[in-house]
Amino acid sequence: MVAVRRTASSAIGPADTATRAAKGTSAPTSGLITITALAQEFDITPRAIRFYEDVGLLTPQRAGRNRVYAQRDRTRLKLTLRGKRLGLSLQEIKQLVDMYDSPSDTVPQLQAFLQVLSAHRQLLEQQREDLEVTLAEIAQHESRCRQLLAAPASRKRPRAAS
Amino acid sequence: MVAVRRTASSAIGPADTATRAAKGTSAPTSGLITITALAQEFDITPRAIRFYEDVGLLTPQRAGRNRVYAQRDRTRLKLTLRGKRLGLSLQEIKQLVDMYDSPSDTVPQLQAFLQVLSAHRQLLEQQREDLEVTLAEIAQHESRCRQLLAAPASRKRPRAAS
DNA sequence: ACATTGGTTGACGTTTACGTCAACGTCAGT
DNA sequence: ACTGACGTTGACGTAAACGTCAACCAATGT
Repeated sequence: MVAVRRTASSAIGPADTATRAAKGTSAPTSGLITITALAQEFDITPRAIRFYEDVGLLTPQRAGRNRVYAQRDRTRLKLTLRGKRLGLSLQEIKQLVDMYDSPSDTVPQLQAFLQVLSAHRQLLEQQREDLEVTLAEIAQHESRCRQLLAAPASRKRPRAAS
Repeated sequence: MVAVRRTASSAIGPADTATRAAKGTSAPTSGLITITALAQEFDITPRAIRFYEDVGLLTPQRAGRNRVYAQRDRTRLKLTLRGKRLGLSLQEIKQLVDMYDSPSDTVPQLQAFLQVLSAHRQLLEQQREDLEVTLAEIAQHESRCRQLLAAPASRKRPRAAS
């Protein structure tokens, strides 16, 4: 079963699902994995993952002392890394991700929510603009380059173009 | 918003066009401006501009001790800031920008050039992918939010409906 | 003559996002 | 009992990208 919350509530048994996961012993139905496994899965270091936890981006369960990561953490980590690729700070990412999976039902909450979303959207749209322009420029330079390379041995000559 | 102090220029000693530009005295044909002017134009601090110079992104002329910026610098600064908005490091930006206005005519140069361009392009395309996905998600959340707000006060505050 | 208004060069401080130890715990296998 | 392999918590180090002084210079308004 996927309902992990209940089982974890009891104290640290000698070997429960989480502990097995922490050892690598296969716990088929649960996606619980250790920190290094998660790190490998996303090609980052355990240190980074712990750091994301410090920031509040991840809140893994524990099997005794050891962290164990479930699907929720994987998802949040995925969002985190995507945010990073977009150049967002971890704080900004946390803002977004926290909102993503918190229900937030009060009116002021929803309004604040919309504020943040709008701000990020504007930022990202600006970024998309920049992106298109830059990609266009790069394409232009690439074609110019290839043209120069394709040209006959006009080594020091400025250009043989018509 | 800023009162531009425009002092009537009289004779200038050993000073030349650049010096005039450094003073704010208009030098009509040249777009030479001081560091603070450039800073204001791009809404950044002089410190940042000097830092970009340290990195090699800008190489302004001098009027005596003072830096004076021409169109070339403006262009490079513009590219720099765009690169920053895309999350590129100053080193990466320098790579690109340097190539942009260096003719580079030898074959190995051109090939290296293409390498760098291709790498950046892939990175930016990945970013565009991330961007689209994130924007879609944000739009989704926004509409969900608005839907909740538009709905009658169903949850938190059961109020007498008018 | 003198204060004011920019600009200049250090030099050190700060924030973000980790990297890199060190010292320790702990379970599995020999 | 001992040895790794893996995990944990500090604590400190680091690179990037500036911010923030301090001390100094130089042309200008009064």
